[in-house]
Order: sequence, then structure tokens, then C-alpha cells
Amino acid sequence: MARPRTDDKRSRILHAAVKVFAKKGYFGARVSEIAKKAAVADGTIYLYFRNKEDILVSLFDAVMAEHLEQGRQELEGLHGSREKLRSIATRHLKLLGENRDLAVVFQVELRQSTQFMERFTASWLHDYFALLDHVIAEGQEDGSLRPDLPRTLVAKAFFGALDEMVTSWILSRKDYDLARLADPVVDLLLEGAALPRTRSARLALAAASGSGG
Amino acid sequence: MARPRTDDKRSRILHAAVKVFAKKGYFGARVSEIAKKAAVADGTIYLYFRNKEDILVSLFDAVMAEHLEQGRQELEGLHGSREKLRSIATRHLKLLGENRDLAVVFQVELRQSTQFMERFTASWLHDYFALLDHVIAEGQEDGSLRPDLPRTLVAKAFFGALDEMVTSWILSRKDYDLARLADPVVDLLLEGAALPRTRSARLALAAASGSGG
Amino acid sequence: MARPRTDDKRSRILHAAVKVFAKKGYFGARVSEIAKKAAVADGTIYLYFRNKEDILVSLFDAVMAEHLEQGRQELEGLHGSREKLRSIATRHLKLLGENRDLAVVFQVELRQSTQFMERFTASWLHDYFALLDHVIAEGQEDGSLRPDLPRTLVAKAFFGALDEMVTSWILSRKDYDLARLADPVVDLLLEGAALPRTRSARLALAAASGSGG
Amino acid sequence: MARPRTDDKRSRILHAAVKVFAKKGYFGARVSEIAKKAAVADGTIYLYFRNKEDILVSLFDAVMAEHLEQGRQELEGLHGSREKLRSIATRHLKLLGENRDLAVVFQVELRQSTQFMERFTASWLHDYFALLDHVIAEGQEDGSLRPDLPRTLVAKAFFGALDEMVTSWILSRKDYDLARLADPVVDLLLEGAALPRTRSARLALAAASGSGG
DNA sequence: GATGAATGAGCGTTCATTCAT
DNA sequence: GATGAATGAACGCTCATTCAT
Repeated sequence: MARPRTDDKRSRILHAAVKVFAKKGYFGARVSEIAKKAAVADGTIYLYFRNKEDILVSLFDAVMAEHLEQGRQELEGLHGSREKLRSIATRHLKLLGENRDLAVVFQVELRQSTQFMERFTASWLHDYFALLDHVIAEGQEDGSLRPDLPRTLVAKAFFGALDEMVTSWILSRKDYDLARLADPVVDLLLEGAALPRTRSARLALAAASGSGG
Repeated sequence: MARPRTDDKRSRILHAAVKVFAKKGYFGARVSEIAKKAAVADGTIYLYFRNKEDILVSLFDAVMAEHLEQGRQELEGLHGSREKLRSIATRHLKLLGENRDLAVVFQVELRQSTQFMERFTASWLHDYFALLDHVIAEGQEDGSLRPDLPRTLVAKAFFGALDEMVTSWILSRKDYDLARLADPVVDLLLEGAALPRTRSARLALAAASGSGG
Repeated sequence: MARPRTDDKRSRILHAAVKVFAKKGYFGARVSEIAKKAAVADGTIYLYFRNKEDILVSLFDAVMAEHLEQGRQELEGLHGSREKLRSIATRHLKLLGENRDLAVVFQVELRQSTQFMERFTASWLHDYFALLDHVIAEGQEDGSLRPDLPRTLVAKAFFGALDEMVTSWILSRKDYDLARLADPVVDLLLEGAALPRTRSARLALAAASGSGG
Repeated sequence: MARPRTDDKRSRILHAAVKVFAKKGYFGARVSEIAKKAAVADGTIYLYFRNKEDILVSLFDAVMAEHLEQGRQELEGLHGSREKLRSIATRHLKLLGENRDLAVVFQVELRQSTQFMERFTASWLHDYFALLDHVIAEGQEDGSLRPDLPRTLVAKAFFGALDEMVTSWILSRKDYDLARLADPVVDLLLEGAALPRTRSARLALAAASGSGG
């Protein structure tokens, strides 16, 4: 807010940090290297961030704040849990799929320790899960989603599936379009991996046994 | 290589390492602390492990080797992808749900850096995915699973969902029974989160348009 | 390369290093002890030197660079190999005779290992020998030195004799004036230890046998 | 004395030590490496030697004891300081010139620290210098050597010259015959590097001034 | 005597952070 | 605000030595 010209420096530091963290890992990253890449003095970093960890946390905060805000706005214009989940998945995979360094930081470096993980979860991830939860609740209420599955379980599975897509993408050397996986993942999560005729068969079986009984 | 007389010591070091890594994180863990907890001298560690990293890697290798072996054996006695996926999920959640420290190490510490992740993936996780892939392929061939979804995508989603169950469980303070989530997760992944009538409706629609075509 | 503001610190470290190396030996010397004696923090050492070995090498370089330069200048004003050798010997013994710690480092610590020795020889000692060689060559050409002795052999014997004077002086507890040995050593090397009449006798003998033949 | 069969082990350890010390230097040498090369267990070393340093010292003692004893015996059959110095020089250069590893240990490793040097000097080197001193004294008494030069100075110069021949030979990669340098070195030390006519001239001058006086 | 597994003291070096300028 | 020289705590690992077998 009240950080006019110099906000440029803060931003430069954050951008440099993404690159360095992605390349070296959080513990492997040197504050002096971030400073160098940001073209500021080592000491300057400490005018904008409390310490090394604060750089990582701030990075995460900045990205999540924007991502969540934009995500919520996009959801307002959509109807139906199906559409909304598709939107969330697409945005999730797009955000990270468009910036591999950022993805590395989010998938790997932020999970350095339970300490990080907890703060990470406590702040923004919690909001992200709340958003998912809300959409799922809506779906269960409007009859588009099964009400027999616990909402949080569905949310976790949804997040976990997306998360693994990103992780796999990072570790794979291939540079395929991550966002394209959004639709099939949502399809899988909504319709299931089982063949429909499984159900028909089961129903048929049930009918048969029912008629037989 | 260096496997001195007492395998007991090696084992004690590994058990101590799980605890220390879980509590302090890999980078925060001190080799001397592991030694102390294992009741051996600092130097003794290096009779059994090349270095600190080797402790972590060996830990992972040992657990995965046994887990995968037992998993494969159990699968041999089962029929149908549904049963097999249920077995895999249950074993996965049981393994980690029964040892929180081990779970922390697997969920958090092993993901310290892309370097770790890659080795991790390259060795055992690769095998784990291959196992999943195989079961899914079987299902697609015997007609129990949808053939239109890419196998790897299903495998990733399956793994990602389970993985997130574990991570959530670790970060949550509540000590619920993790393994109990196996069935609902498999159910979700197989049948989907959408209400069956969605399909009926679609089928009806398809039938209608089919009859009309 | 890294030459921060105060050359004073670098110099303080080098002076402290001479004392500590002389007292404890290179391997016995602790970097932290050098830092303490130089009144700088341990880490500061590494702003001025790459590592512990670099301190020793830099020390040697600094001393030799100055010593050789001054030596060459002094030689320019002198005439005759006899005078020049006397100058070299005097300066050699003076340099080390005036600073016992430095002498210890040069006589003992720099010879820690063939590795050190080779670097030592390759750089400055090579120049020193070249200087000696040059003076000896001059003497052989102007007829003041025997041409039948290989120059390098004379140079080595000259250096070796001086070197042993220093080593003996260090190991002896007596604090005699080392530089005073310069003249007798040069005298010995130039005139030989044998009594002149040895030659006369030999000449006589040769004459006798010659006349007899 | 009373170390029958096992003296073989002690000897094997010493031979292994020469090689390892020569290759790695005293501080770089690992006791376990010496043990391995000697084909004994690490602990066995400590049945024959007090500690690592004792191996080096014992090595030196053994070599020097034999060398000095044989040297003294050879001198008994010779007459004249010239012949005796030639014998000493030849034996000195032969001993080390025939075993480069041993030479490295004697020239470099034994000079690790003033502590070593002092012990080294105090024990055998002292005897070696006494031997030299004795031969030089004889020469001065029988009129073959100049009486105006301090005996110790001549002894040091003699030793220093030989010592430098060995050191140069070690550091040079060329494998010339070291012992062949004995004669020219003795010649240089006895007759001097200056041209004889220098003396003739001086004698002439002295004669002239003498006749004039 | 011989072994070699076990010990644990010891240290060079790094790097996040500070603060005088 | 900005700098970057200076700080000093912190730690993985080695290896000479011991001692139970």
C-alpha cells in the first residue's frame, strides 16, 4: 500500500526468489544469491523481509491471495458444481502449468517441513479447501453430487488428484500442457473410473437376484 | 556393502532417524541427535550409512521394498480391479496411518527437494505407479473400468487422492483411523462424486437421441 | 579477487598466521586461533583467503615477491659474481634471521608435503634458483668461477648450504646472528674447504708425474 | 631382539608405512591404509607401535641406525678426509637415490613440524653431524682442510648441499642417478666454485706483498 | 597375539543476519 | 533507504585409538 517506488525492489526480490528456490531448493538457496539476482544488496533483503523464511511465505501469500481472489470472482459467474469444479481445476493447473519455477516452489519447497506445511495449510490452503467444500456442498444440495460422500473427503481427493498432476508434470521432463488435464480429472472425479455398465450390470444383477428372491 | 556384525545397530539407527526426521525435518535433524537416540556413537552411523542423506534414502528403500513386496503378494490372491484397488488403498493408508512419524517422513521430508523427489520417484514410486497402472489396465481389459480414461491419469489421481488423505491426517491434530478412508476413496474414484441419476439422465438422453438418430 | 576495504585486516591475518603456523605447525594450527590472534571473526578469514592452505601460500607469495624484488634491485648495483653471491646469501640469512617465526614457517611448514613443496618450487623457488643460476653463469663467463662445474649443481649446493644454516639456527636454541654466517659460507663455497696447498701439492705431484712420464 | 616370528609383521608395517607416507604425506596417511597395505588388522599396528607418530619415528630410527653403522664401518677402511667425505656423500645419495619413497619420507615428511625436526635432529642427525665433524676435524689436523673455517659450518654446508641434491631430485620428475652427484659436490665443497687462478693471483699478490714486506 | 567394530573428540567452512556508514 | 563487510554459531564427517572377543 504505502510502499511506492521501492515496491519494485520487493517485487524483484520475490521474482528472484522463485527462481532461486526452484533451482536450489529452500535450504540450498543462498540469500546472497537471491539478492544478486534481484540486483540489490544482501542487507536490502532485510528491509523487505524479516528473514529467509519470510521470503518464501510472502511469496506464497502473494500468489495465493491473487489466485484465490480471481478464482472466487470467476466462480460467481458460473452455475452448477460441475462447471465450478472444472473452473477451479483449470485455474489450478493453469497457474502452475504456466510457470514451472513457481510450480516447483509450491509442490516441493513449500513442503520442506511440517512447520511450513502447517502454516501453509493454516492460511491459504485452508481457504482453498473451504472454497472447494462450499462448491461441493452446493452440488450436494442441488442434487448434482452424491450426498453420501463426506464433503471434506471429496475435497481432499479433488485437491490431491490435481496436486499429483502438477507434481508428476514437474518431475517429468516432458513439457506437456498441464491445464489440458483439468477436464479429464474432473470427469474422473465426477463420473468415476468404473464403467457405467458396471452399474447397469450390478443393477441387472440386483434385479435378477431381486426377482429371483 | 559395509554390513558389520550387528544388523541390530543399523536398525536402531533407522528407527531413531524416523523419529528425529519426523520431529525436526531432514535439514533440521542433527546426525548426532540420531546417534544419541539410537544409543550409538556419532561415528558408528557412518559404518552403516554413507552420509546423512543415505540414512533417509535407506529408510525409504527399506519401507518401500517391504511394502511393495507384501502388496504384490496380497494382490495375487485377489480378483477384479475393484478388489485390488481397495487392497492397495487400504495397505497404503494402513502403512502410514499406523506410524505417524513414518508418515511425516514420507509425506514431508522425502519431498525436500526436486533432487530427493526425483530419486524417490525414479526408484520405488515408479514401481508403485507401475503396479497401479497394471491393475487399472486389467480393469480396462476385463471391462470393469472405463477404457476412455488414460491409465496414467487414473493412477495419478488415485495416488494423489490417497496421498492427500495422508497429508491431511498428518497436519490435522485429530488421530482418526486413516485406513478407514480407503473404502470411501476407492468408491469415489470408481463411482465418481456425481449422483448416479446424472448418468441415468445422460443415458436416457443418449437413448432418446439414439432412437431419434 | 576479494579485496575488501581494509587491507589492514588481510595483513593482520597474515601476521597472526605466521605466529600460529610457527608455533603449532600448519596442520596443528587452528583457523579459529589465527582469527583470534588477528582479532577478527572466524568467517572474516574467508573474505580474504579461499581456505587455510591459501593463507600459507599467500604468506609465502607475499614474502617471496618482496624478497626477490629487493634482491634483484640490490644485485643491479653490484659487480662480480663474488659480490653478488655474498649479497644473496646475506639477504637470505637476514630475512629469516630477523624473524624466527617466519623462518620456521619457511623452513618447516612449507615443506609439509610434496604437494606444497612442488607448488613452492614451481613458483618462487624456481625464480630464486634462476637468479642464482644467472649469477653463476655470469661468473663462469667472466672467468671468476670454474666453468667445469654444472651451474645447477653449484646453485643447489649454494642454496642447500644456506638453507641448512637457517634450519640449524631454528633448531638450535641459541640466538646467534644468522646473517653473520653469510660471508664464511660464501667463502667456503667459493674457495673450498680444502687447504690451498692441497692444490699446490697436487700440481707438484702432477708436475712430478708429468716430468716422469 | 625378542620378537621372533612377528618381527615380520613389524617389518611389513614399516615397509607399508614408507609407501603410504611417501604417497600421502604424514598427515594425509591413514593408519588403516598402512594396515591394509601391510595386510594386518588396524589394531595390530598398535601392538608394534605406540601410535602413528611412532611409526614414522621408528622408520627413521631403523634406517638411520643401519646407515650410520655401515657408514662408520666403511670409514674405518679409508684414509684422508677427502676419501671419507666422498664416502659419506656417496652413501648418503645412494641410500635415498635408490628408494624414492624413502627419500620422500626423509626429505619431506620428517620435517612436518619443529617437533619432529627436533627429535629427528636430537637423535640420529646429531650423530650424523658428529661423524662429519670428526672427519673434518681430522682433515684440519692433518693439514688437508682449511683450519680457518668453523668445523660445524663446514659440516652444515656439506650436509645442506647433499640434502638439497636429494630434495631437488625428488621434486624433479627426471630419474637421474642421484649418487653420481657425490663426486662433483665433494669437489665443489673442497675446491670451491672459484677458479683456481683466483688463488694463484691472490698467492701471487701475497707473495709480492710478502717479498715487498 | 590378532582382530576390526566401535568410539567420540575435533575442526574447516558456510551463510543468515547485523549495523556502521 | 541502501549497502556490503563483518560476524560467529553451527555441524557433518573423519580417523586415530581402544578393547571385547
